[in-house]
Amino acid sequence: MRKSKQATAETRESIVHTAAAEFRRNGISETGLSDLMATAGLTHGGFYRHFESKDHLVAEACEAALLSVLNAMQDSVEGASPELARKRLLTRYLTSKHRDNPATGCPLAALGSDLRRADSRTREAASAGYRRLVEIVAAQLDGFLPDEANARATAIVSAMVGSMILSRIVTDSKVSDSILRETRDFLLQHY
Amino acid sequence: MRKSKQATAETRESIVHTAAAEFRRNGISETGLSDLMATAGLTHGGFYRHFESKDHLVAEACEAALLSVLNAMQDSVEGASPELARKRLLTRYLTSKHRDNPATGCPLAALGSDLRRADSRTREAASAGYRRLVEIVAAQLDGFLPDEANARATAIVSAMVGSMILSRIVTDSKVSDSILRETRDFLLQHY
DNA sequence: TGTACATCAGTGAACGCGCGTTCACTGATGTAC
DNA sequence: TGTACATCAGTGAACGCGCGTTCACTGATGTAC
Repeated sequence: MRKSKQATAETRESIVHTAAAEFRRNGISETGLSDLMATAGLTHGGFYRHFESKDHLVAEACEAALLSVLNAMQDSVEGASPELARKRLLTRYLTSKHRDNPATGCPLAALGSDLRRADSRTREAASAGYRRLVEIVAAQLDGFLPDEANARATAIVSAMVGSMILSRIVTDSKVSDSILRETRDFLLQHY
Repeated sequence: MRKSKQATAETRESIVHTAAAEFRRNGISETGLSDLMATAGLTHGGFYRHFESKDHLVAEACEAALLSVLNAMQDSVEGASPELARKRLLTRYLTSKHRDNPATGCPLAALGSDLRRADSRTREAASAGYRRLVEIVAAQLDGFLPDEANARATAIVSAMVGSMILSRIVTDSKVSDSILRETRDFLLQHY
C-alpha cells in the first residue's frame, strides 16, 4: 500500500496538525499515539514511517501550533494603527472563545506547565515562539525606546498567558469571565 | 505491623506533603504512586489504606500546597504598610528562587495547565486558592473601591502566575530572568 | 513507452514496561471483658 | 491491670490495561533498463 510522495507528505502534515490540536486539547502525556493516529484516520503502526519518536512529533506539533497562532496574530495587526493593533491583540487573545477552544489557541497557555518538562527541542520551539509573541506585542508600542517597549511587552505577555491559563482552571464561569475581562481592561490601560 | 493512630496520621500527612512537592516538581500524571510512596519512605501497597484513589490524593495535595503557599504570603504582609506589602508580595513571588523551586512554590504556576484537566474536587481547590490569592493581593490596595481593587488584583495575579510559568519554559536563562524582572517592575508601577 | 524489480506507506499483531489498583499476609495496636 | 481477640497499617506479589515502540506483511509507487 505504498503512497505517492505527495500523499505521504500530506499524511505527515495531517498527523502534525492533529497532534497540534490534540496536545493542546488534552495535554501531551495524556494524548496517546494510538488515539492520535486514529483521529488522523490512520492506524498506529504507521507512525514510525513519519517520526522517530513521540518526542519528535511533540516538537514539530508545538512549532506548528505556535506558527499558526502567531501568524494569525501578526496578520490581525497588519496595517493597523498602533492603537488599534494593541486593542486587537488584547481583545482577540483575551476572549471566552479562545479560552473555550484550547485546541486551536495559544500553545503557551494550553501547554504551559507541560512545556517546562518537555524535551529540549520542544522547549526551544516554545522559547522561540514566546520571543516572537513578545516582539509582536512590542512592535505595537510607540513612543518607547526599544528596551522599554520590550520590557512592557514582556509584562503584557505574562498577563495575557497567565489570565488565559487561570481562566481555564477556575470552576465558576463568572470568575473565569472576569479574569479575562479585568486583565484585558487593565492591559488596555497600561499597554 | 499495625501502627498507632498518631503514627497513621503522620504517615498520611507525610504522603500528602510528599505528593504536594512531587506533583509540583514533575507534574501530576508524570508522578507515579510507586515512586511517590517510595519518596515518602513506604511501599506502594499501603497507599489505599489512606486514600480512595490517586485523584483523591491529588485534590488533597493541591489543597495542602495552596494552603502553605498562601499562608506564607499572608504572613509576609502581616502588619506591613500597604506599599511595603505590595512590594513584598511581588518581590517574593517573582524571583529566580521561586522559579527554580517549583516543588515548594505556587501550585497555580507549577501545575497551571494540568489543573484544567484535573477532576472537579481538585479544580475546586485550585479555584478557592486562586480567589484567596486575588484577595491577598487586593487587600494591599488602598484608595480603590472594592470592585476596582479586585479588578486590579485579578490582572496582577494573572501577570504573576503567567510570568512564573513562562520563565520556567524559556531555555535562555537571561530571557527567563528578564521575564521575572520586567513583570515585577511593570507591576510595581501599576499595582 | 513498457516491463521487472526495489522501495516503502500503511496495517495489525505483538513486545516489554510502568501505571493504578487489588489482595493475601504479617504483626503491632486497640478494644472488650 | 491483665488477657484474648479483632482490627488494620504496611508489605510485596499480582492484576489488567494502555502506553510507546517494533515487526512481518501487503501492495501500490517509484526506478532502472
